[in-house]
Amino acid sequence: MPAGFNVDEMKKLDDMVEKRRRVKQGELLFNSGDTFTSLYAIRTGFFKTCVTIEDGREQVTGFQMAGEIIGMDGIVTDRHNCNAIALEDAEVCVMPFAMVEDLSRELPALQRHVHKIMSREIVRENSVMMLLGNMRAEERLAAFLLNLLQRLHARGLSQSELVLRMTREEIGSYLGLKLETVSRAFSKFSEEGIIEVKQRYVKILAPEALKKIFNPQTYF
Amino acid sequence: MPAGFNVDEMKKLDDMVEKRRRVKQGELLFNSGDTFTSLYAIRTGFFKTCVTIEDGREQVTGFQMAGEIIGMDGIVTDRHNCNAIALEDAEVCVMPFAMVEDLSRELPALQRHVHKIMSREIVRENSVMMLLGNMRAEERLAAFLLNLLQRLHARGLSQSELVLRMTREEIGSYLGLKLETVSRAFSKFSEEGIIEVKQRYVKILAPEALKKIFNPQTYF
DNA sequence: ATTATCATTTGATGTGTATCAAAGTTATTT
DNA sequence: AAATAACTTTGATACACATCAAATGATAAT
Repeated sequence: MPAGFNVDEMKKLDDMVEKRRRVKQGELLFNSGDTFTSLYAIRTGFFKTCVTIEDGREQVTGFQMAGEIIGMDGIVTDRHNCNAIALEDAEVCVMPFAMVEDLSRELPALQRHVHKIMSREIVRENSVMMLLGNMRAEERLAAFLLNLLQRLHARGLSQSELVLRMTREEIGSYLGLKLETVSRAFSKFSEEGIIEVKQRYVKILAPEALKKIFNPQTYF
Repeated sequence: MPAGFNVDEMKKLDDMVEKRRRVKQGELLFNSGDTFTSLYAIRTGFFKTCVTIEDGREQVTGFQMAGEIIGMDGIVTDRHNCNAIALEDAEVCVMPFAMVEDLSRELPALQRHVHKIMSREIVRENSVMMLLGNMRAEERLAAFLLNLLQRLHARGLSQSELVLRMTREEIGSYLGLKLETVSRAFSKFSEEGIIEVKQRYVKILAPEALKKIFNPQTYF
């Protein structure tokens, strides 16, 4: 949440996010088609969002962690346009969107914050489009790992190791790859001494090498 | 722009979009890195937005036509995060974002409208991710054509013919394909009698066949 | 503890699209 | 009108990733 509010304003913000909701691993926070009422601020846990088409194909559109906001896909049609599934036991703050809008009109800093969050999501999706449209498997995985590390690091965790919350298949779905290809890319990085992998645990041995794969030309 | 405003409110909205800007074909409306100040409502013309990486790779992230809003990528960092280029001579309304925010606080209907526009963009990008991650070349092209047709039809134009404003290469960049692949898919559709193509002119002979390609399972 | 289930790895082979190349077409410039 | 540049089409070949398959390793259930 943004800074720079007085006591009275903080009170209103507090009231807005009063309600909590627990979501167990594997459970849905919301489903595509559900009536949209609220945005959700993740307090703890880890989510994936995904869209599906009728023939069963699924595209993971994002992975979200503590401190991030989900649900903005629902604003345009008053119904959710993707599914949000907890990848580990999670707790979210429920923020009724009508209240967010009301309060935004009173508090320019909140208004600005909401706009930035939505804009950030648009920009993030732009880079995923670049990734899906232009990058090769190993570049995609390197970009993915670096992004996760950066976000975890911003939360005070190590920038050299992480525990993946998702399966190879889910990573593949996000990256537009099959799970076998993801597995092979992990193995390749491991053979080259760039990372150490033991199932979901990943240790980064050579972050520079990862960055070089992600962005080859800056090193030529 | 949204409906349901009184005379006084309409006046304020009018003032907000007072300034116009002409952009000639091939010119930039804004560039990645430019300071963000305004959203732009396209009055006439046709744009593409794209992101680039240092080694020259480019990803077209969208095509925008009259009535659509661009520039929301700039809100999060106060700098634009993509390029917007006119594909034909265009005119836009400049909407200083500070004014949009000010007025949004007064006019809930405008506030809601802004939120919906941003949410719509998020949802659109979700479907592009599905397209890039899961669909084959012909499905992508069918989806692309159907989407263009639907948007043109909503503007009172034919739903059975269109003139493309972009090159095969730009279509390919948007769809994560090379221009040759796009060309071959056009030729294939043409051979099958689904469309008639003469350069940028496209006539849809069998819309149902296109929908079937885009979404095979609903017809089995 | 044992079985069953699910996730991951690795190998062999197939395929859709990229790449390379050249010709044809349209638009622009002089 | 001719020349040039830009765009498009089509063919031949290459390659990255998908698919199919089987083994291994982890996790959950009985």
